[in-house]
Amino acid sequence: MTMTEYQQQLYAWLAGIPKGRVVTYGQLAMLIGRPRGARWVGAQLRGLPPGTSLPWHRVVNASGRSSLPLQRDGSNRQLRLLAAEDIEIIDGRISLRRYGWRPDTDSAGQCLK
DNA sequence: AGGGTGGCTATTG
DNA sequence: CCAATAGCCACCC
Repeated sequence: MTMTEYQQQLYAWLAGIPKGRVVTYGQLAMLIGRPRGARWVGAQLRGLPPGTSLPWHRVVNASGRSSLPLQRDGSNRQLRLLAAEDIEIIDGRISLRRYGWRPDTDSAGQCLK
């Protein structure tokens, strides 16, 4: 398994995250078969080209928060994109219980509340 | 080849 | 709840 192949796997899973749901870095790492590669996943996302169609913003940290730096005006680009998908953000935090994507039981993107 | 560095995390206090 | 800590591992000098 080469690095580029892992990257392809990552992109594939990433592309499959339904609108309105989120996953964690660690979760993606698991899905592509690298249980301790959460940080690496983050590095990959950081490296995506600006105009990418991949939903990088649907990846948050294990606490349900954005790991991105704030912009000059104090807002967070990622959270804005998520809010635009009707994801509720309370105190900068997202409920993984409500919005977390579980590929096995939730492939259609349904909310199990 | 070696050391510092993250879009991380689980654990502990 | 938050903060510090200690693992982690590919990348990049």
